[in-house]
This record gives sequence, C-alpha cells and structure tokens, in this order.
Amino acid sequence: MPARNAEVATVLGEIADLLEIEGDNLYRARAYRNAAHAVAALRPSIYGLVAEGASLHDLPDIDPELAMRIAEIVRTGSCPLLDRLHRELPEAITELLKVPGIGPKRVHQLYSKLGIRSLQDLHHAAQQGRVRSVPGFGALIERRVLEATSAHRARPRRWLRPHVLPVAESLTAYLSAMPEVEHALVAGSVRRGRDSVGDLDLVVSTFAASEVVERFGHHEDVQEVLSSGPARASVVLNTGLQVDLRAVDPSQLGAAWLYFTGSKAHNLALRRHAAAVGLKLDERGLHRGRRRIAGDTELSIYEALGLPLLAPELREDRGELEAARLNRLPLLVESEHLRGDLHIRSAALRAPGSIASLISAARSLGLDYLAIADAATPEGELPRIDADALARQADEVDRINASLQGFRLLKGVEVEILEDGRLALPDRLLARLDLVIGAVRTHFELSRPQQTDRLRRAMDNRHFTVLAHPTGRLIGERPGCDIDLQAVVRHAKARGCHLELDAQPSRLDLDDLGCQLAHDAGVLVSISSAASDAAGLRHLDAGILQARRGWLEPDDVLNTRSLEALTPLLRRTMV
DNA sequence: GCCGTTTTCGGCCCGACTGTTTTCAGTCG
Repeated sequence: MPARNAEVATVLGEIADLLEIEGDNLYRARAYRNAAHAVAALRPSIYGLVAEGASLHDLPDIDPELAMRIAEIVRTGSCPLLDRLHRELPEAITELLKVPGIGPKRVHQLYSKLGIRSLQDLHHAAQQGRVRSVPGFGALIERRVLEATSAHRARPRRWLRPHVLPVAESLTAYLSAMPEVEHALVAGSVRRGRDSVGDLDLVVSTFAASEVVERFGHHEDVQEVLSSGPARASVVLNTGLQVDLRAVDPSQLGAAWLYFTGSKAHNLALRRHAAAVGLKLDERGLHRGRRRIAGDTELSIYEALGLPLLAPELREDRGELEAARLNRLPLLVESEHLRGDLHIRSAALRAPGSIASLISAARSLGLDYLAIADAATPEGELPRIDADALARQADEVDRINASLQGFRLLKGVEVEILEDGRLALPDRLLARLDLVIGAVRTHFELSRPQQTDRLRRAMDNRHFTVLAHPTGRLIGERPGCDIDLQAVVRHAKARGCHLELDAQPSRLDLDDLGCQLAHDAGVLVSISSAASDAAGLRHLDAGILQARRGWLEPDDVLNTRSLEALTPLLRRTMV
C-alpha cells in the first residue's frame, strides 16, 4: 500500500532511532532524521511524486541514494536497511526512548545487558531492581524509570491548545507578579500556535534567576519538580501537564525567547544560516567571534542575520528562511480580516434571544454575515434536518434578515456525503440555499481511492459549495480519513468549490499542510467556527492561527470577502 | 549519510542539567 508523507516520515524516523540505538554512525542517523523532517514538511503527496518519477533529491538533505531508498519506502513501506534493523533489534525497542532520561545509549545498554525489549520488560526489570546494575545507571535512574513506566500510560502525551492556554496565562501572571521578574513570556509550540502541544514552555527575564526558578517550583499547582537548576526548571502540574521554565538575564531575553519558541528545526536552520555568514547563534545571543552583536530582542537577531522578524507560526523550517531571504514571506491573515463565518449551528435560532446575542457578538468581531448550516443526515444521531425543517428555517432567516441592517444571515446546510458520493438531500432543496457544505460523517474506513473518489463525486454536484472538515480527524482521538488531499484540492479547483478549515479545537481541519496545498492550488479556505452560540465564535482565532501556520494570506480565505464579493464565489460557475 | 562563499574530506548546534562518576557521558530542548 503506498504510504502517506507522514507515514514515510515515521519510517525514516524509526530508522534514525534504530541506528542511534545500534550506536553506528550518529550522523548517519541524523541524516535519516533530517530526511524524515523534509518528507513531513513536504506539501505534495510523496507517493504522487514517486509515481510521476519526480526526483526526490531536489529536496533539502536528500541525496540521490537516500532518494532511492525513500522511493522504495513509498512503494513498499519498508527498505532493506529497516528490514536488517528489525532483524537485529526488537520491534518495540524504540518505545523505550519515550521514557524521560532514557536515550539511545541507555536503550542499547538495557537491551545488550538485560535483554530488555519493551516498556513492559523495562518496568519489570526496574521493579526487580535489576536496572541499577547496568553501567551508567543507578538507584535514582531506576526509581525514575519505575515512575515513568507506571505513569506513562496514564498521562496524556499531547494537549489541545485551548486546555493549555488558561494555564499559560495564569502562570505568566503568577511569574509577572514577582518583583524580580521583568517579563514572563509563553514560548514553545503554544506560541507557534500548534493545535496540540506536548508541554508548556515559559521564559522570564530577571536579575534573580535562581530565586525565581526556586519559587516557581513551589507554586501550588506543581505536583513534582522533575529537574531544577539555577536558570531552569521542569515541573509537572497536578493536571499532568509538564511546564519548562527558563530564567535569563534581561539582555538575553530575545535570544532565549527565540530559542525556546523553536521549532527545533527552525533553530537549527537559523544557526546554519548564522554560521554561513560567519556568526554564531545560541540561546544567549548572536555572536561575531567573542563579541555579542544581538540578543536583547528577537528582532535584533533576525535583523543582524539580514532577515525580517518571522511570525512564530512560520518557524517550522518549511522554507520560511528561504522565503525571508528572497523577500517572499506571506502577509499572513489576521482575525481582523474576517468579515463573516460561513458555518453556524441553528441552535441559536431556536433558543430565545440567542440569535440576537450571536449577531451582536459577530458584529463586535467585525463580521457582517453568518451562514446557518445544520447537519443534515439521512439517519443520524445529530439533530436531523429535513425538507420541511429547512423550509421553516429559511422563512425564519428571511424574517430575521428583514429586521437587520448592515448584517446578513445566509441560508446553508451541512449535508452528509453518502458512501457513493451522492448528497443526502435532493437537488431541488439544495438549489434554494445560499451555500451547501458537504461533510463526511460515516464510512471513515474506505480506502484512499474510494474516499478520494467519494469526495470528488460530491463536488461534482453543482450545488456543492464547501467541503467541511476535509479529513474528518479528531485530534488525539481519530486520525483523518485516508484521502489523497492533493487530488481533492485539484478537483475543488476544477469545480470552483472551497475547502473549510473547521476551527473547533478538536478538529482544526484542514491542518496547516492542507492549507498550504489549498494555497498552492488557488483554492479558497473558509475558516469557520461551527458555533451554536456567541461564545463559540471565539474558535475563529484558533482557525486563524492554523491558517497562519499554513502560510495563508487574506486573499486565500473565502470569508475575508465582503458580502458583495462573497456572493458570486458561492455560486458555482464550473460544473 | 549529507554538504561545501575556506573544504570533495572532515565536519555535522550547542548549552544546561543530571547522575554516575572521580573528570564526564548521556539526555534534553
């Protein structure tokens, strides 16, 4: 079965892990890790590239020989090197790397000295006190291993961003309130706007680093201090969220904030760029020889490197440095650019007074229109909407519109895309609506060709306007459907349809790479909240963040259009 | 295994922190 980019990247990453554990040439392992990153950051389907015979060694960090191996992985899911590694090392051994404090060297020791092959083996060995007998281990590491392998299953590995944001705000407020602290800032993947995060990174500037770090460890929400030094601490909160704090001298704040915002790949690329122009960048500043030439702000560092300040959302080493050098960075979309929301639930129509508060909230966000679009399923658990209900709703919308000035409700529906690609409502009904949002809600298990054809056929319906949450993923719960997103995007372009970025925190679907695909194909993205009340509109900010991570500019987004400019875009001209 | 505005060979980000050592290797971000 041909593999998706993320799957190929996973295989390359596994090869890197296994090579490191084997203890061969560490730089060879790093080469595979770099290749994994390059493939993961790739927009077009790698399977498509291989099928077209395109040369993968045009990608950064990939030479002809490695390109051939990757092509083999794409076609077969494996390669001779991986097969050899699997013969020589247990399949589950890379799991051990997930235990904090255990890296490739220690995994190698555990396997060669104790024959440990899995997390379960490791847990038992630690229980029996055998781990401390291995060279390089001691009683302390053994205790940590025991704790980690017990807690490993209980602690969620990734957190949805909205669950972490309030914690970030409260902890930065706590730190800011300390008299010794000048600034307390959020860094890491939270700042980069990732949809889910593994931990929370904070940076403070202060002249009294060790006192601040010490006091932070005594915060009432801290359950455990994992490590603590004069300039940094890692703690686990009662909720299980890990928080890393760094305290730096105020003159180093920019360098530290830049460094701890990451991503790691961006940092490495930035350091390579610095080295190429004869400078050295580290977390304390930018240096020419022994002299520090920048570092108090992020801007000072980027400027000294001859680059503009890069938005944190772009810092993923996906071509942003090259774009910056060539002055081709996108002018990213912002919340203020949105003029409407094209996917609102009708619950607001039914509850007394709530449509008024929803419209008022929308107006205060600068929006001029909302589209009501409930889920219509042939037989479903969701509030079912049929022809009569839709007609009643249309009357209600007309009545409300008549009472509004400078604001408009649009009539829409979220219609189920059936297994064969037909829509679950008749055309004569769809024809009366301002927009038709098609959604996959069942049969997630279809093969990639089937699922892709299903979406393409749905878009062939001349009333189809927007494809809702294109992959159907639920972050941390359900992976997206197996679709050829590039083919879907191309078909959307050919049919004059648009793609939705559903901004609900558990969806954020399209994802960032999907947004880039849409942009590259010239397909517009509708950033929508799927809100059923005024509070739900705040999800739009998360959608904007995701769109920015996908390099989208205002013109790439459907609902940055005024109502006048939007109307013709909702009418299909290509069938 | 990749890469080249000193290099086609000899580098490959680098500093903080920890634990196990007895002066430093491993891990992490």
